Amino acid sequence: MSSATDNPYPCLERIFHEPGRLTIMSNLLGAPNGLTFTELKKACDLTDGNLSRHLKALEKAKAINVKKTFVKNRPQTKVALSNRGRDNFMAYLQALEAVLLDAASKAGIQEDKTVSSLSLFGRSIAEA
Amino acid sequence: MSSATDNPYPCLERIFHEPGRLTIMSNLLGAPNGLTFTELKKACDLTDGNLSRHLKALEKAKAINVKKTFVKNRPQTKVALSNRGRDNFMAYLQALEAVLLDAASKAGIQEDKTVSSLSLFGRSIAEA
DNA sequence: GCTTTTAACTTTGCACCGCAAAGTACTTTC
DNA sequence: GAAAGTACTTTGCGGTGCAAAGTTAAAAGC
Repeated sequence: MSSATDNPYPCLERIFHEPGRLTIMSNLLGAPNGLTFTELKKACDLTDGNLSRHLKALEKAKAINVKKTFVKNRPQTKVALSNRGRDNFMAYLQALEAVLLDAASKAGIQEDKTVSSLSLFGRSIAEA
Repeated sequence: MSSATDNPYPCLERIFHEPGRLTIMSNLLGAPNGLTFTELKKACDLTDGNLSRHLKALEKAKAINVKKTFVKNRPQTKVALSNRGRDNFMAYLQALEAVLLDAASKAGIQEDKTVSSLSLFGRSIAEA
């Protein structure tokens, strides 16, 4: 069997592997009905320009759907995950998890065989 | 109390937030005595040029120590984590974990209250 | 002993990209 | 009707990841 667990590093898709875009995708993951530009801006703590550019990139990658309408005579951009975006992002998160577990094991942090608890990180740093 | 857990996204230090560099740091984490250029190249599956550039970046950031010697009349570059590099990288990993847990919760993946198990990801994706 | 190959890196070139600052097109308020 | 606010988009630029080419020297082949 082969999965993201053997050498997961190359699986970190560039389109998501970016702090700003990670935040955007995570927030969209929690908003099945999508979010407006302004909501996203606040939730992600990004500047207008930054958010705009990231949305363009994500839209080009077909990770999100963007709908522009007018509400009360004002433009409103509504953003939501595409199915493909959701799937790819979940795969990315899986790779991230693998990377983290790999680093943890290399750092000598032993994980319980039955439950892989990543919260071990917090402790080991405080003590080591 | 405030930690990497509230808005961990900006805590993803750029110097580490790069697949190639992540691999390098993880491998060095598991090698207390350091690794040679060639060992790293194989372990990380990077090209010569790539590895060279990443090492330069990491050295400039004082995350690693690089020692150049000659062994059997051939140049040998030995790379090891600096104390600072280790500490910073562990902090980065902590932020990564927080990001992952945030995304997991937004994705509707509930974690056990007593043990935060990230291996939930693997299952939820397979089923959802 | 001269050429070719291999080893161990480094340098170069370029295209992309994140970010801040400036710009646009309205609407609302004063 | 001027100024301020809202909701974005565009521009400029410094930085960077990557591939390809370059470098230096030892080893191998002939």
